[in-house]
Amino acid sequence: MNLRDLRYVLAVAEFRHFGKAAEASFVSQPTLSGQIKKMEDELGVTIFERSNRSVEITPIGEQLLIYARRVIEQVEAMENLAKAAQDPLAGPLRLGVIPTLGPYLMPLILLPLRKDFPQLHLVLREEITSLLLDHLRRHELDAALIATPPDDDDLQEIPLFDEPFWLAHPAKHPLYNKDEIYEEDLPVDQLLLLADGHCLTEQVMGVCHLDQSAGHDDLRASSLETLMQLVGAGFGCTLVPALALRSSWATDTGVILRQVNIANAERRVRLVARKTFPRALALKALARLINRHLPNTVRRIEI
Amino acid sequence: MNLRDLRYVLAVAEFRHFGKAAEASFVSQPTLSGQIKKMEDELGVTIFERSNRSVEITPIGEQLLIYARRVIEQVEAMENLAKAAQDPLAGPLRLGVIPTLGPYLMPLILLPLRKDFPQLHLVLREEITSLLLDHLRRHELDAALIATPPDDDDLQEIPLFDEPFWLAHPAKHPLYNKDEIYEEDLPVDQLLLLADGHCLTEQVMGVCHLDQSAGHDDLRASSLETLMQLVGAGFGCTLVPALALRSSWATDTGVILRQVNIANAERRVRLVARKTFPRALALKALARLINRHLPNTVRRIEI
DNA sequence: TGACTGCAATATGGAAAACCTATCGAACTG
DNA sequence: CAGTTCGATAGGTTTTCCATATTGCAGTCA
Repeated sequence: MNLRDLRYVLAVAEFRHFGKAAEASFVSQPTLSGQIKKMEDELGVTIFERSNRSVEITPIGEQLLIYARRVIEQVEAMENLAKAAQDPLAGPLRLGVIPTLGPYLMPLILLPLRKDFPQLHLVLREEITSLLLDHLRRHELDAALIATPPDDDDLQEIPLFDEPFWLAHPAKHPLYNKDEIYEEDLPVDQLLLLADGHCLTEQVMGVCHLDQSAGHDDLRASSLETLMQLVGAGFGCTLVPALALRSSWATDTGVILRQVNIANAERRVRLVARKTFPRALALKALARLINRHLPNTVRRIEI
Repeated sequence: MNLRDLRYVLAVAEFRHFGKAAEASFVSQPTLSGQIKKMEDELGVTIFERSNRSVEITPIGEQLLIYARRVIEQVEAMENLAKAAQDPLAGPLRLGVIPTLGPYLMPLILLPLRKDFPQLHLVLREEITSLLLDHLRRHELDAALIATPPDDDDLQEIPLFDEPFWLAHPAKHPLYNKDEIYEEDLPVDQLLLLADGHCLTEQVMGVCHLDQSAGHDDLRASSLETLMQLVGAGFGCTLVPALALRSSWATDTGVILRQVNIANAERRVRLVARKTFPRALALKALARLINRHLPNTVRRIEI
């Protein structure tokens, strides 16, 4: 059996006339006659009782028509659904973000996204890089915003921007008197860090030439917010990604935020997804939109 | 789109493996791959996200699969329905019968019919010949038992038997003393008839060489039963089809029933149907069954 | 590191199907 | 009785579908 045949049968049932049904189906009458006959032979029943001047539907034909109509109905619904989903921008996009980026980047783009691509619905998830990559590989996420190279042949990346690290130190700190901060000025022994697993932790340690194994596990914050509270309370210094900077930190907690004169004191943020992910256009649109709404504290990478 | 393609999609969804899905669908892997790809192109969406070592269903694919499953389900139900209806003996057969035959023939065959063809369900309708033929032509009946040639190129007939007419006269009647009844003995002027429209009326008039127009509309019965009551009450005589004979008439109403020695004092009963009626086997089965269960008062026509 | 394996995609040629035009045969129409 | 209508049939062409062979990629094992 064949969907085409079902449509032919419905046409004949509608017109009760092979010629008109053929015309409405955009085929010749012999073609339609042949297909109807073929289908009747396959099913082993007569659907239409036809003579030279009349076409009548048999009782069993009437019953079969009910099914045929349902089938065609379902198929059309299916095609409509596909058509509605053709736009890669339409539908939910499951996006993961690292915790040191999400709370600061997403507020910048959610409103513009709703304005420019109202049909693209982000489903957000905040987790550390390794978990995000796992979810990507398991098709539990469609894309992720991370700050390290994905390092997986199955994944692709769209570089978005380079985000400099700023130095955060307590108001009463010797560095307060320095105009410019260079690499050797970094107070490595007073460095406060996030918990392990956050890419920021490794990156800050890298900038400070600290070894992974070299302790520094006495005081670990679980979020940037906590970390800043610690700095404000005078427990030490840290490096903060530019997007996380907020003037309220200075006023509320007395933290001083400073640009630094250190090459590579930055991280590259990228959008990653499986190479096989079919909605490449959605990724591109998202990447461009993020790029357009970045503040000048970061350096955009043109797409 | 194509039902075959839908089955391919379902197979891939089940196995998450093109090779295995192809094997289960009894086609080669390239064939299946090609059809899936063709369908994805047609629908404009990706159903499977596939790499060298994994096949995953996209969210939109998952939605489409729901429809695909429903469609295949419906099609299979349709095929099952057709298969169940393949037997021409199965299902209702709408049968019309003339009133001078139905009440006497049907009791003879209904039980044997249920025994031999339990799946063949007769839907009976009793009407005069002209109405039965109209219903046949309008596909409101499938077949009819009548006693005149259908005289319609669209109809076919299966002759069943010749049914002699018997003479019915009141007990106290001059003919009582005659051993044999010949044509010239018929009491034409005392003849009682059924209403117009009954084929029996014309046939009896024919046997008696009475003109259609020649009156005889003073006393008309609406059924054979009434007619016999009239005969029993001494209003006149009539000719009765052999199957209608019942011993109770003699005992209850005092009617005398006599064979007659008249050529053509009989009617041919046949099963008629549209030439295009597809369940020819059902007709043949019914005809043979009727034939097998006739009493010896009629002359069977071997089929 | 190099042969081997597993998997989907691609290339190419052959078979089946669907389709077309032309025509037939039957029956109705003027 | 010619003309028309309608479904069925005949014969040939095109499209679609399918199979075998091959490619390309990524693991796996020796």
